[in-house]
Amino acid sequence: MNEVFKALSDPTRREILRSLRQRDHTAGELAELFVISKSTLSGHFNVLKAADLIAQDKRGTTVTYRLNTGVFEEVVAHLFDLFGQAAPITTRQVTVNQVTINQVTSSSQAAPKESA
Amino acid sequence: MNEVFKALSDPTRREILRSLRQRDHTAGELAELFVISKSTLSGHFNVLKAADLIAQDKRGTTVTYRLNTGVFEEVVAHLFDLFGQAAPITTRQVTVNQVTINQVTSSSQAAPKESA
DNA sequence: TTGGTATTTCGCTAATAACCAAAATACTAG
DNA sequence: CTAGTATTTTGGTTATTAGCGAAATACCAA
Repeated sequence: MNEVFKALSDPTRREILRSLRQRDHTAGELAELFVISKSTLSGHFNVLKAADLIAQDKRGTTVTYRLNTGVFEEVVAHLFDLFGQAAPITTRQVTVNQVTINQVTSSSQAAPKESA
Repeated sequence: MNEVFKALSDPTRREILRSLRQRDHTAGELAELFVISKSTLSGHFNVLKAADLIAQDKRGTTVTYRLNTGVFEEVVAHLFDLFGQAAPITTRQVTVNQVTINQVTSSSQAAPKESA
């Protein structure tokens, strides 16, 4: 999850995700949407791939990238972990725009020193 | 919103938020939960404050920090922007664990070149 | 005013990250 | 096989950032 938040910290990478949300793009198509170099973009793709936010398909020399929406639920759940109201342990399933989010809140947390 | 994602990119800062979710803490109390120096922690507080993720109250020489849950909705909304299913413009209000989220999805997006 | 406590600021270091141009790799049509 | 295209990797630069110790600031009891 640290990789995900790290990947989301960069505005260019968020724009890449926003573009892929519309539809899959080849590396070249994405390159046309941005003013930065292709080599830099390639580096961004690697970060997003490492965070499992995107996936790639190769066909000949063409690489197509697509959004991996599956991580979305995890991110939201993690945000609940950071911001959610303290409450007794409870599980609530919520459907939002055809996406199902499993929300888990807990009143007990590990000591922060144990992480990072 | 860029400040928010940048603030969330660091694991120590996420732990700070997680601690503040339990209850407000003074700077000293937070310092006891982490192994890093107080000066570094102070720097982290500044990042979180700049992102509006936390607020502070002074009483004498003691500073108390508390979580600003108001930003949560914005972050989730922004995540929908990045990951939400493409759909016609629609507004849907969803209540999740006493938190109301206004979800806005749009089928038209600005060209990424215009941002960052 | 002094001394003590709580906290932040400052100046520095080392690591990381975004950016670039050039080189390399991968693929394919002719 | 060669030439061209699509994309990534490499090596370098510059800026940013997390961490530290020391100094400074803010506050208050004695």
